[in-house]
Amino acid sequence: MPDQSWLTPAIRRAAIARTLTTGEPLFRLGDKSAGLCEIVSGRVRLARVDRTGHETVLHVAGPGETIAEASLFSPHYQCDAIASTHAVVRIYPKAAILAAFEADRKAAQAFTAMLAHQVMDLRTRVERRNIRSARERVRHYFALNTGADGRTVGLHGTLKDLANELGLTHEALYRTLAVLERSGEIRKEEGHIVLLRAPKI
Amino acid sequence: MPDQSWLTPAIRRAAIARTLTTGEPLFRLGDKSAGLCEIVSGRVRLARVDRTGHETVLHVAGPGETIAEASLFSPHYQCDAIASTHAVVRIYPKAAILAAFEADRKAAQAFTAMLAHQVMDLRTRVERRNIRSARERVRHYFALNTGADGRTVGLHGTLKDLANELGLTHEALYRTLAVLERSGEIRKEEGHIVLLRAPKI
DNA sequence: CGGCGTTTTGAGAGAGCTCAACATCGGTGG
DNA sequence: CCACCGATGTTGAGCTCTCTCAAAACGCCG
Repeated sequence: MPDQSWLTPAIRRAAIARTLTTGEPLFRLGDKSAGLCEIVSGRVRLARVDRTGHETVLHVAGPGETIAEASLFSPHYQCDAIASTHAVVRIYPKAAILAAFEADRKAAQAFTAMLAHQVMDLRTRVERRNIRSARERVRHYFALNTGADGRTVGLHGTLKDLANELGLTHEALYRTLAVLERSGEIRKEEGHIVLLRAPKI
Repeated sequence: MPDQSWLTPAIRRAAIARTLTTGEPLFRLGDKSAGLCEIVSGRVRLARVDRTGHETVLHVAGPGETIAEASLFSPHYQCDAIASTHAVVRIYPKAAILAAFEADRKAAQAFTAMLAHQVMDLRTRVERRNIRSARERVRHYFALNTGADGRTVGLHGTLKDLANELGLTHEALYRTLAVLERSGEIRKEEGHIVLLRAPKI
């Protein structure tokens, strides 16, 4: 889904595939930054370890996500990246990316635009998490994820995935959807949900 | 706090100050994008209105934040921006920014780097919100916001602001801090908090 | 058919929210 | 100088909603 027009053929050609076993580090805090990384499969967590040895997770990245974008402009990685599952990643070397951006203004601009969109998307997620009520949180998601008709919400992945995205347990999500469906606000269909009418607040 | 080295003198000179009264729109979905915007004081909310007339808030921006970064690369704004309070903003015209980035590669790179850092910061906030327990959420924040000594957490703004940032009510935060202090894990001092020892899980 | 993951419903407990009261502090104006 | 006001900080008590744990139905695939 994210715009990948910044990923020029030259960068793609320079990509390095790497396989990680569970627990294997991709890079460590302070390592010389090799470039940014796209998760192909599995999960990779970004974390920091404080002086007491406790690990604090910054983010868990899944398939399709890119991590360590900031390392393009920094000589070292700013946190640890460790495979949480068996994982396959593609590393796009810093030199290749910076050279491509130097040569192709449009690509560099597309990269910046992609980051700007991600910022907006993430701000929206944070805003959604500010909503306490499960029902309102689900409505917030639906309202912002309708297709062109403004009434259909596509479901990519399972409902468990959606529950995770919304910060709810899957049980809570099932119950909420059941309530909304019983009240006639939505209808569940194969692979998508149809918004039937405005909520009665 | 955010790196503003992308804000070159030329861009600064081109800035347009604007004052908004509560409820006044800064821009609307579909408007021709004038440029990006920095909030000087007050609050501006970004929102979309669906066909039923219901407004869905994407983000509430406060002093120091910039909004509409994505509009630099799009001919139109992608949502509404409306003052939630009396507000003062600075608009940096798109043309001035793009010209500055064209002339000064370093500035363009600094802008991209700033966005990359914001992405990481926002991902971390989302990750924090995945933690249900108030105590663990507070610990997560502390662990990632210590100063150079690794034991001091500066408090910018009020505790209510912090509670909001953490997605807790201020009462819940007060209680949690009180518990942590009683257990000897932290000490509250003027304008900052000192981490005394590792949590006993 | 059997096993695994998703979906679904039930019952109970606990954590945080809500409402309420009060203390504290800084500013403002009479 | 003091009374007043608003915002922050603090603690209490009760309640609601979601989480947790459990169990079962369902669908898919080998």
